[in-house]
Amino acid sequence: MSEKELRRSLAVLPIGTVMKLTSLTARQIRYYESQELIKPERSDGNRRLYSLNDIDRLLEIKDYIDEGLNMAGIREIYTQKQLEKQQIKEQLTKSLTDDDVRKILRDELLRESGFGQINQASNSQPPLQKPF
DNA sequence: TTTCTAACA
DNA sequence: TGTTAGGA
Repeated sequence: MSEKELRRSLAVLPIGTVMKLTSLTARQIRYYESQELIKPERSDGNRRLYSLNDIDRLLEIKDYIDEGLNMAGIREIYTQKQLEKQQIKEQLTKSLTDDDVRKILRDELLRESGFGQINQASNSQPPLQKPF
Protein backbone atom coordinates (compact mmCIF):
# COMPACT_ATOMS: atom_id res chain seq x y z
CA MET A 1 0.00 0.00 0.00
CA SER A 2 1.34 3.47 -0.85
CA GLU A 3 1.66 6.13 1.83
CA LYS A 4 -1.17 8.01 0.14
CA GLU A 5 -3.46 5.01 0.42
CA LEU A 6 -2.45 4.48 4.02
CA ARG A 7 -3.41 8.05 4.88
CA ARG A 8 -6.77 7.72 3.17
CA SER A 9 -7.47 4.57 5.15
CA LEU A 10 -6.43 6.06 8.49
CA ALA A 11 -9.51 6.16 10.71
CA VAL A 12 -9.36 9.37 12.73
CA LEU A 13 -12.66 11.17 12.15
CA PRO A 14 -15.44 11.13 14.77
CA ILE A 15 -19.02 10.68 13.60
CA GLY A 16 -19.76 14.37 14.09
CA THR A 17 -17.21 15.33 11.44
CA VAL A 18 -18.50 12.65 9.11
CA MET A 19 -22.02 14.03 9.48
CA LYS A 20 -20.88 17.47 8.30
CA LEU A 21 -18.79 16.06 5.45
CA THR A 22 -21.54 13.79 4.13
CA SER A 23 -24.72 15.60 5.16
CA LEU A 24 -25.93 12.32 6.62
CA THR A 25 -27.47 11.91 10.08
CA ALA A 26 -25.69 9.90 12.76
CA ARG A 27 -28.62 7.51 12.59
CA GLN A 28 -28.06 6.88 8.89
CA ILE A 29 -24.30 6.50 9.24
CA ARG A 30 -24.71 3.95 12.03
CA TYR A 31 -27.44 2.16 10.11
CA TYR A 32 -25.25 1.78 7.02
CA GLU A 33 -22.62 0.28 9.27
CA SER A 34 -25.12 -2.24 10.61
CA GLN A 35 -25.79 -3.13 6.98
CA GLU A 36 -22.05 -3.71 6.49
CA LEU A 37 -21.68 -0.95 3.91
CA ILE A 38 -18.85 0.59 5.94
CA LYS A 39 -16.59 -0.71 8.69
CA PRO A 40 -15.33 2.16 10.87
CA GLU A 41 -12.66 1.53 13.48
CA ARG A 42 -13.42 1.76 17.17
CA SER A 43 -11.39 3.29 19.91
CA ASP A 44 -11.52 5.37 23.04
CA GLY A 45 -14.70 4.50 24.86
CA ASN A 46 -16.22 2.52 22.00
CA ARG A 47 -16.39 5.58 19.74
CA ARG A 48 -16.45 5.14 15.95
CA LEU A 49 -13.53 6.50 13.93
CA TYR A 50 -13.85 7.00 10.17
CA SER A 51 -11.24 7.34 7.41
CA LEU A 52 -11.30 9.48 4.27
CA ASN A 53 -12.10 6.31 2.35
CA ASP A 54 -15.13 5.85 4.57
CA ILE A 55 -16.22 9.38 3.67
CA ASP A 56 -15.94 8.60 -0.03
CA ARG A 57 -17.87 5.40 0.40
CA LEU A 58 -20.65 7.15 2.31
CA LEU A 59 -20.96 9.72 -0.47
CA GLU A 60 -21.16 6.87 -2.97
CA ILE A 61 -23.82 5.20 -0.89
CA LYS A 62 -25.88 8.39 -1.06
CA ASP A 63 -25.69 8.30 -4.86
CA TYR A 64 -26.67 4.63 -5.00
CA ILE A 65 -29.68 5.31 -2.79
CA ASP A 66 -30.68 8.17 -5.07
CA GLU A 67 -30.53 5.68 -7.91
CA GLY A 68 -33.04 3.56 -6.06
CA LEU A 69 -30.78 0.83 -4.68
CA ASN A 70 -31.46 -0.71 -1.28
CA MET A 71 -28.89 -1.70 1.36
CA ALA A 72 -28.60 -5.25 0.04
CA GLY A 73 -28.06 -4.02 -3.49
CA ILE A 74 -25.31 -1.62 -2.49
CA ARG A 75 -23.68 -4.27 -0.36
CA GLU A 76 -23.59 -6.60 -3.35
CA ILE A 77 -21.76 -3.99 -5.39
CA TYR A 78 -18.98 -3.76 -2.81
CA THR A 79 -18.74 -7.48 -2.12
CA GLN A 80 -18.58 -8.10 -5.86
CA LYS A 81 -15.90 -5.43 -6.25
CA GLN A 82 -13.69 -7.08 -3.64
CA LEU A 83 -14.17 -10.43 -5.40
CA GLU A 84 -12.93 -8.86 -8.61
CA LYS A 85 -9.84 -7.59 -6.82
CA GLN A 86 -9.23 -11.09 -5.53
CA GLN A 87 -9.48 -12.47 -9.06
CA ILE A 88 -7.08 -9.84 -10.37
CA LYS A 89 -4.61 -10.89 -7.69
CA GLU A 90 -4.91 -14.51 -8.75
CA GLN A 91 -4.42 -13.57 -12.38
CA LEU A 92 -1.32 -11.56 -11.47
CA THR A 93 0.08 -14.54 -9.60
CA LYS A 94 -0.63 -16.78 -12.58
CA SER A 95 1.07 -14.27 -14.87
CA LEU A 96 4.24 -14.34 -12.77
CA THR A 97 4.15 -18.11 -12.81
CA ASP A 98 4.01 -18.10 -16.59
CA ASP A 99 7.03 -15.82 -16.63
CA ASP A 100 8.94 -18.31 -14.50
CA VAL A 101 7.95 -21.06 -16.90
CA ARG A 102 9.34 -18.98 -19.74
CA LYS A 103 12.69 -18.67 -17.92
CA ILE A 104 12.84 -22.39 -17.40
CA LEU A 105 12.13 -23.10 -21.07
CA ARG A 106 14.81 -20.61 -22.11
CA ASP A 107 17.39 -22.36 -19.95
CA GLU A 108 16.37 -25.72 -21.31
CA LEU A 109 16.98 -24.46 -24.83
CA LEU A 110 20.39 -23.12 -23.80
CA ARG A 111 21.28 -26.48 -22.26
CA GLU A 112 20.27 -28.39 -25.38
CA SER A 113 22.28 -26.01 -27.53
CA GLY A 114 25.40 -26.80 -25.56
CA PHE A 115 25.48 -23.44 -23.76
CA GLY A 116 24.42 -24.85 -20.44
CA GLN A 117 27.56 -23.56 -18.74
CA ILE A 118 26.69 -19.91 -19.33
CA ASN A 119 23.55 -20.10 -17.26
CA GLN A 120 22.68 -16.67 -15.94
CA ALA A 121 23.17 -16.29 -12.23
CA SER A 122 19.85 -14.42 -12.13
CA ASN A 123 18.01 -17.69 -12.50
CA SER A 124 17.76 -19.51 -9.21
CA GLN A 125 15.79 -22.38 -10.69
CA PRO A 126 17.43 -25.78 -10.00
CA PRO A 127 18.38 -27.77 -13.13
CA LEU A 128 15.80 -30.24 -14.34
CA GLN A 129 16.55 -33.95 -14.37
CA LYS A 130 15.35 -34.71 -17.88
CA PRO A 131 15.47 -31.82 -20.33
CA PHE A 132 13.25 -32.41 -23.36
C1' DT B 1 -20.28 18.18 24.82
C1' DT B 2 -20.22 14.33 21.97
C1' DT B 3 -21.19 9.69 21.05
C1' DC B 4 -23.24 5.02 22.16
C1' DT B 5 -26.98 1.39 22.36
C1' DA B 6 -31.63 0.27 22.39
C1' DA B 7 -36.25 1.01 21.58
C1' DC B 8 -40.76 3.20 20.05
C1' DA B 9 -46.56 7.76 20.80
C1' DT C 1 -35.34 7.08 9.26
C1' DG C 2 -36.63 10.21 13.24
C1' DT C 3 -36.30 10.69 17.95
C1' DT C 4 -35.52 9.97 22.74
C1' DA C 5 -33.84 7.75 27.09
C1' DG C 6 -30.00 6.83 30.03
C1' DG C 7 -24.94 6.07 30.30
C1' DA C 8 -20.08 6.83 29.46
